[in-house]
Amino acid sequence: MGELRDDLGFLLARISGDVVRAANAALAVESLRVRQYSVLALTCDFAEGISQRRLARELGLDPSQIVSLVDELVAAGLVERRLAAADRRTRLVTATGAGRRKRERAANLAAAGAREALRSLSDEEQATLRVLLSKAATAALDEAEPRSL
Amino acid sequence: MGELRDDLGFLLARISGDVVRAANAALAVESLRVRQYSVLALTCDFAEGISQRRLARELGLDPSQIVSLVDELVAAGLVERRLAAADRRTRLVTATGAGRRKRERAANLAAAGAREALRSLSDEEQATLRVLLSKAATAALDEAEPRSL
DNA sequence: TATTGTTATACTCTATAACTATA
DNA sequence: TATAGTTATAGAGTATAACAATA
Repeated sequence: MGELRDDLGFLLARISGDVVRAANAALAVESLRVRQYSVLALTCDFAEGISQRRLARELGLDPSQIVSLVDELVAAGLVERRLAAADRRTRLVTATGAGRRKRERAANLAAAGAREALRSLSDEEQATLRVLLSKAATAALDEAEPRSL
Repeated sequence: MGELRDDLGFLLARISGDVVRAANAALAVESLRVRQYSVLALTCDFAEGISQRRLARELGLDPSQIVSLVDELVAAGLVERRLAAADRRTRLVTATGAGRRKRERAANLAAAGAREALRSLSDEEQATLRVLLSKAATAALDEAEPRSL
C-alpha cells in the first residue's frame, strides 16, 4: 500500500485547494470568487446565451446552485437572464458588455494566481497537466448527456 | 483569451470535485469521508506519531480543522492522541491496529473511486498526472516551513 | 409525464480570531 | 514572547427534496 502522498485523489484535492485559494485571493480586487468567475466566463463563451441547466452540467454543479450565482451576477450587471423563444421553460443567460470586460480582467488575474500556485511546475509541465485534465473533463461531459443546449 | 475549458485552475477544481465525489461514495461503506480518510492515512504513514500541526501542514488545512477530525477518529477507535514526551504542548497522533486495518480497506475503496472517475485517462496518463501533482505538492510543502515534526 | 428553474434545508468545508497551556 | 492545540463563529460549498411553470 502506497503513502497518502502518492494517492491521486488526495493530490488532486490538495493542489486544487491551493490553486482555488490563490485564485480567490487574486480575484478579490474584482470582487469575484472563482465560482462566480467560472459562471461568468462560461456565459461569455456562449455568445447566443446558455441555459442554466447547461451551466450546471459544464461546471459539475447542481442546477439549484446556479440560481443564486446567476442572481449575483445579474445584480452586478454582468449577465442577463432572458426567456428562450423556443422553450419558455429555459432562461438563456448572456453576458453584458460590462460582464465581458470584467471577464477579461478576471481571467488574467485567475490565471496569474494559478500559475503562481503551480510555479514549481515548468510551463511545459503545466501544459501537460492542462491536456490531461481537459481530456478527463471532456469525457465526463460527454458521458452525462451528450447533447442539449 | 482562451475558453474556460482551457483554464487550468478551473480544470483542477472541476476534476477534483468529481474525484472527491466518487471517493466519498466509495468510502461510505467504511463510514468515512475523504477528509477523515486523509487524516487516518497520513497518521498511518508516521509510525512514531505525527503532530496535529504537521497533519494540518501536509493536508493543506488550518490546525483548527484538525481538532474535530482527530476527535472523530479517536471516537471511532482508529487513532489515539498522546502527549509528546519532549514537548508537552504537542499531541502525537498514532493509528491503532483497527485504524491501520481500516486504512487498508479505505485506501482500496478510495483508489477505486478515483480510478473510476478518471477512467477516460489511461493508466499511463494517470501516472503522469500523479507525478506532476506530486511534484507540485512536494514543492508546496517544502516552501511552507522546510522542517519540524 | 418529463423538464427547467426555483426554494428550502441540512450538512460539510473554509477562514479568522481569540483563548489555554506549555515552552 | 512564541508555539501547539482548542473553541467559536461566520461564510462558502455540497447534497437532496419538493414545488411551479412549461413542454
